[in-house]
This record gives sequence, C-alpha cells and structure tokens, in this order.
Amino acid sequence: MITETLDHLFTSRGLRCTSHRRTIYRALAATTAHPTVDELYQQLDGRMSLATVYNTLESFCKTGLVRKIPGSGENGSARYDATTDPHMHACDPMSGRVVDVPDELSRAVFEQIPKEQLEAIEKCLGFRIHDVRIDLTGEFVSARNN
Amino acid sequence: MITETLDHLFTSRGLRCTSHRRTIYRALAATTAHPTVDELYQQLDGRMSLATVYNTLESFCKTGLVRKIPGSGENGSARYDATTDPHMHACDPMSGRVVDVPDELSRAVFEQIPKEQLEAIEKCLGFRIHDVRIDLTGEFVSARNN
DNA sequence: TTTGATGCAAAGACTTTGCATGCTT
DNA sequence: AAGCATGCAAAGTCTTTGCATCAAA
Repeated sequence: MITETLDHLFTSRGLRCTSHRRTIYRALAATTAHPTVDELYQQLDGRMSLATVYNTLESFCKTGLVRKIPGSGENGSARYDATTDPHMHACDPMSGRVVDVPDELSRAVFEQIPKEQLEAIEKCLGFRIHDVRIDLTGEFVSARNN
Repeated sequence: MITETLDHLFTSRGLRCTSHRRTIYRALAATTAHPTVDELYQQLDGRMSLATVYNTLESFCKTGLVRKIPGSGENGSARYDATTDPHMHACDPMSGRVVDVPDELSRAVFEQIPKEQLEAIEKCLGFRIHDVRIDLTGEFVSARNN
C-alpha cells in the first residue's frame, strides 16, 4: 500500500501519520501469519520501542484498523490481523498456530448467515454489532483423514 | 447436576473426582455470567487456592469440559463457560462484558452453516475442527442485561 | 502404592503506564 | 505552539510452576 493511501487511512480515523505507524501497519498487512507483538518487534529489529508496538496496535484496534486475537500466541499473548474483510481463523491452542481460512471458503460460510438474524440478535440484546467472528478451534493434522 | 453424573463426566475424561473439581464445575455451570478465574475464586471464598482454580479450569479446558474465552475480562483476563452446546457470545471489549446470545437465536445461526462447508475447510487446511465459535464484538447500547 | 491434585509462594509472561523528549498538525 | 507519539524503565496484572503434602484410584 502506498504511503498516500496509508496516510489517508490513518487520518480518516483520527490517527496521526508517523513513520512508525506506517512501518507497523505495512508489516502487519504484508503477512497472513497473525504475528504477536513480540514477533513484530523482533522483525522491526530495534527500529522502535516495544511499548510503541503495543501502543500503536492498541490505537489500530480501537479505530478498527486491525483485529486483535487474544490468547492465541504461545504463552497466551495476543495475535494481530490487518485483514478487515470477514474471514475465519483456524486456531490450534496446542501449537498456538492461527491460520486464515481461505477467502472463498470463509465467504461461503459468512454468506450463509442472514442479516436479519444478526439484527434480531442486536434487538434482543440491545447490542450493536461491530464485527462477527467465526473462529474454529481444533488441531492441525498431518494426515488428512475425513 | 448430581454428584454421580458429575463424577461420570470427570472419569469419562480421565479426570479424578475431587471435591474442588465438583465445586468449581458446579459454580461455573450454575451461571451464564462467564466468570473469570478471580470471580470464581472470590465466590468460593477461601475454600481453595487460586492456583487450584487455574489448574482445574485448565484441566477442564483440555478435556473439553469448559470453554475458555481469552482476553474478555476487564484487564485482559480469561472468562470461562461451562455451556458446551454451540452458542454465540456478544462481547463488549470496552466494558469486558460477555453475554450469551439466547439459544434460539444462536441455534438459528449455527444451523445455517452446512456441515459440508466445514468439512471442506478441514480438508483444505488439514485441520480437525473441535469447536466452532461465533462471537460478536460490539457494544451494548441499552442498560439491558440478558 | 502409585499417580494425580492441592496449597503456597515465587517466578514468569504479557501488557500498561509515568514521565521526559520529539514530532505531527 | 499544542497535542499526540515515542522511548525507556518500572509497575501492574494475569498465569504458571516448583515443591511439599494430601487424596483418589
């Protein structure tokens, strides 16, 4: 993503445009590996403070720029995801791996859920839905049975 | 749930039947409030160690007896859920509240998802699904607390 | 008897925060 | 110039672990 567009993304959400924020967002958007804070920090290799990575991701989350996946890392740390389109995750709690379900398969599932049902839930609970998350937990197997 | 049935639940999963485990499981099964470890610990009021609450819930999770909802508490702590039927949660990250979507509405959503689609995902990723989670994030807009 | 469960405190991991400084607006 | 962003280290919170003791199988 070019800087111009990226900066517009920031300003449109009331975030200041800084070099570090561009760096972090780009790093996150460039992968589907759902890095943890520490993985991002390692990757950026001393170019910024660990606290900045935390704070920046927090800002991104609050403004809806990225999604946080709590407790998915190896020791219960959070993973982050810059993909904003609705998509599913396959999570293996044993290994701490989180993998995106391919778009086509994710979309097929999301499309099954009628808007009316979600609206019914909103009404019933007095809740405004920001995001629908469909995550699978289970285990990755080498041999593909089934 | 009577002790006999509860003990069978434990033994069938390879867990020893102890007084503390019965207490914790009952406390969790008796509420839909998705308590945190600390909330359970407070409620049990000195009748057992905090570490035991952690360890016990960990055992329950590993054997599929309860579900962990990471990062849902006020300071990022985990919440726990003894309901094993597929059901949805409405999560408000600002307040840390997690509310069950009523069974009927949850079920309607889950029933929209064809088994074949989940199986296709399993095959595609080499993943064995244990649990499908559909959680809504957003905000509670009324003072309602279902 | 053997193995797992519990209690306690200490250690560990992740995350947030206070404050001084620098940079964006 | 004002206000947010950053760096650093310290503090905070949640969770796990080591080890001795106790209970279930």
